[in-house]
Amino acid sequence: MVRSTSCVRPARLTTSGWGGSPNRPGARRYPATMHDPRVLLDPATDAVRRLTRRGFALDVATLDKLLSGRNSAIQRADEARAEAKRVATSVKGASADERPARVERARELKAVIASAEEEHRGLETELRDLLLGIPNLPADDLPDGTSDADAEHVRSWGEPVELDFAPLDHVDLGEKLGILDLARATKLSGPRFAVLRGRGAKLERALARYFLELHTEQHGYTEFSVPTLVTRAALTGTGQLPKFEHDLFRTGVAERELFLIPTAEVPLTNLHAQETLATEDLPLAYTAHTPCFRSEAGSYGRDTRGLVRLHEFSKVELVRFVEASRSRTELELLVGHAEACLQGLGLAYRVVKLAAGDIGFSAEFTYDIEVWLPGQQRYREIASASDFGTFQARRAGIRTKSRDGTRGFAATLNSSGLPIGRTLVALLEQGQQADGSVRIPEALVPYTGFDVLTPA
RNA sequence: GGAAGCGUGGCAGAGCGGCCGAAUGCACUCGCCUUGAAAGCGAGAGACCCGCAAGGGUCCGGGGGUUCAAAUCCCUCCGCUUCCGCCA
Repeated sequence: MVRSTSCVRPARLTTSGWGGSPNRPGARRYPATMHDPRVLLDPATDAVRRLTRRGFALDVATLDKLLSGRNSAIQRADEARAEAKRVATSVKGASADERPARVERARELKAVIASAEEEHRGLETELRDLLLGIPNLPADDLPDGTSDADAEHVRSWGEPVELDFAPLDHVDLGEKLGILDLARATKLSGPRFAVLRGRGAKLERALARYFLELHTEQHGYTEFSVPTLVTRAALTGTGQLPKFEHDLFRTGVAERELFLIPTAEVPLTNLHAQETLATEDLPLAYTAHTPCFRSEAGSYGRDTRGLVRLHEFSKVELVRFVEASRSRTELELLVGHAEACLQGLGLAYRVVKLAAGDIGFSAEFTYDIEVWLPGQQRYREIASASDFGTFQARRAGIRTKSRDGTRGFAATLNSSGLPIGRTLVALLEQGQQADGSVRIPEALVPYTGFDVLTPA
């Protein structure tokens, strides 16, 4: 039962993925589009400079060589095939004398086609591999820099809570309240996992419900329940693969390979992979609450305490499919939807524009939302809202067609809306009272059924 | 996991190895007709790749094979349906 709740009819899906051998030239297939190499090579794009801002050195010479080599191979194959076609149709009407010569010519052409196709296949694969590893071009209006310290302040909301007592961090709070059990989580699964207990577990459920209701009722999102195990093709579409396999948990049963999703962005965005969306149906706004799994390789020693950086956490995600020309306008909407979550809970936060060298592989522009944590006396990232332009749509084959027949690629955007664990951290720390209890925001009470957490 | 069947354009559904990118119906677009609509009549309309263009090429689930020539024959994989088994 796959009847979609979306207004778009699913396109026919091919059964092969990225993983297989390269397809025959011209055959319907997962596209080798990712970046458009012609756009990258166009001096007007200024790709080299823009990619340098994020520390990526674009090899223009190789790209150019592969592209022109591939194109001329395609042309040679096409020409030979065109002649072969003519010769083949002429065989039937040919006289007994002419016939052997024609058949012979057809045989020759067959070999020409085969060699041109083989060359095409090889170059196509090389080109694809090169293109798949090139990140998106950062927008010019992002600040320079490569770390979160280089981010540019955009706006703040709410007052950082000034407590007239020594604030505890969420771990001490959670344990004193009897809602958080990290030691037992370690017993079950090792480091970077968490167990929530009693009102803590209920709080997690309440937050997820609160966010989902907010987005579906107030912001126009359609809720989905999606798989949390996905294919290599799906992850290639959104850009986690092939470069960042070490960040993912991989599973395998017999020959079948599946990955645990690092975010619901992956299944939600790939819902429309290999489909053509009618522009009049855009924007599409999707949300889902899923667990997320991250290996956190390379973050040894960072945020080892508490709920901030776990191998498994739960998150509500927002994804939008929009017309390419509107992506930045839509990003403003999207970041507002994420902010509404925090505003509704009365949690102080600020919005920053990430530096060009600090945004994700697939992004061209990213806002981070940072929430105030009294326990750490600083703002910490709670959500990222990114505009991917057509980067993901090209990789995943998400096309658009307007009423007048114009075709193109969609733009995709996504934001957390929000991660449950980090929200809980902020809730505990900003809501703590001198007596060790924690106030629950009014908006959440209908979902929790209680308005305060008290030490056990 | 075992057995049988099926996979053709937005949908339904034809298709003798060459005249098949593919009949027909529905849906769609544009005209005509109409106060408006329906009906009727006429015309049009797939996707992708190479090319400035003219044009050329590819696509009948994927891949491979036979042949001068494959939607059509063969192999294989995938998916779907039904029956049985196993389970939530």
